Amino acid sequence: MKAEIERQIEIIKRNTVEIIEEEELREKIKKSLQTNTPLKVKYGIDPTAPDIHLGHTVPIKKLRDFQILGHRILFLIGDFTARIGDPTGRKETRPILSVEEINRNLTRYKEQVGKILDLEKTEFVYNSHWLSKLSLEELIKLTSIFTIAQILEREDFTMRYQSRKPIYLHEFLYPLLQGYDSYILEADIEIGATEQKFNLLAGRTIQEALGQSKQVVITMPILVGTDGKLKMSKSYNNHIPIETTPEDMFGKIMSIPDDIMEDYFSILTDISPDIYKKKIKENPRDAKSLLAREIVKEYFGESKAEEVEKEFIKVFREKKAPSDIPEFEVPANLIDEEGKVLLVELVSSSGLVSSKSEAKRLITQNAVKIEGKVINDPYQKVEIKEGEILKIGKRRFVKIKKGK
RNA sequence: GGGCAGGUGGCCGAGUGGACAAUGGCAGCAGACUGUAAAUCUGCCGGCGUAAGCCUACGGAGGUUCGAAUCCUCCCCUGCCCA
Repeated sequence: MKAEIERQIEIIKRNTVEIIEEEELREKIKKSLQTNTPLKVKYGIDPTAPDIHLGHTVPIKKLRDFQILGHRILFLIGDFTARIGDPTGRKETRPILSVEEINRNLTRYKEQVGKILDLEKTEFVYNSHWLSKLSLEELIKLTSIFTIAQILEREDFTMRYQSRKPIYLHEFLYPLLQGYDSYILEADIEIGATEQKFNLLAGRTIQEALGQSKQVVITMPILVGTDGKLKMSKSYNNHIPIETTPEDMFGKIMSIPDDIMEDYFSILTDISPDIYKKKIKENPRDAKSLLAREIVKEYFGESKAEEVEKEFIKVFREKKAPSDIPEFEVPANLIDEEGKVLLVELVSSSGLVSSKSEAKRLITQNAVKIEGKVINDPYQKVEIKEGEILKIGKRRFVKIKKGK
């Protein structure tokens, strides 16, 4: 049994930042084996953002480890919080969601989580079930477990307090509610990103105060976004969603700065440090390509990953047109009697640019090519020929078709 | 309730009567280069207009002025201090 405990510990520890406390975890696993009762592993999400990106996959993949080890995954949906409007984070006014919106988001969310977890074995629980029934009396009891000074210890509170940014009173309640969730679920373990540490620890404090065994807290690293600086987040527009085309995923990974490659390898792949470090040293470009292929493989399969890589090389290294280009029907009213159309009109109607000004800008910046030939006069009339390729910038292509 | 400081483009942050579609930084886009959609350098970066120009935009609503992001009035929001 000792060996089994250590085997589990080893799997669990992989890629984590911190385990509080490892000894407690060992105890819990031991007890679980003795009583043949799986551990309850809690992970909470906020159903306001339905798009999972690679950053989110880090803790979710850890859940998968637990799932494979035979433990119970309790996927906690913070629907109560979403209905009230959780202000945590820099966007002060987070929209308050209706029940319908939350449900819609959840359906999308589950589809995506299903790419990583076995949904059959994943339990989804909603904190509105118990939080909406929480009485004021109980809530006040909860608040009495903490002092203001303790709450202000949380990093983002400290920072906002120091920089004189607003902190709303109800924000103080979120860590408490999250901890209360753990108490209700009798969670053995809670997983979250490192930035969640305070809230995760609040769960321990509350469980203990209410006479329950403390959950083990496991923190996971935060993935840097494609800008290489800030954490990956949709609101920073530096994210790589998992629900996208394999081409896009591959390309986005290729666009990360070289110096965060190691992070990506270690956090997102199973390749050993010896190997990726060597590869990066030898040839960063090929190392990045390997990274991209590995990650794409996980969501789209090996053959697709290889195909996409070949395509990428073709388009960006050899600068050839991709094999699959969407068609664009040139509206007939733009075409004159001679079968010609003004270039600005062509570009702006293609749907690849957001305005006519932008179209003009791109044209004068030598970014527009027809059949590989640069045309930089926005008002040049070009002949419409079926099947010709209009290229804008490096990665926007469209095949011209005559509309009627 | 009172006093003080603020609210500017996707974000940060200058500007305090005309030269302001608004300095600068970040993000974004393009070009060059390359080892890739890395790095670096250069350019662009509200919309409409082939131009003159027009429209929209500096928390909101009015006002003063030939002219307002800038001055005045009221309102809304935030921080700090006092109660």
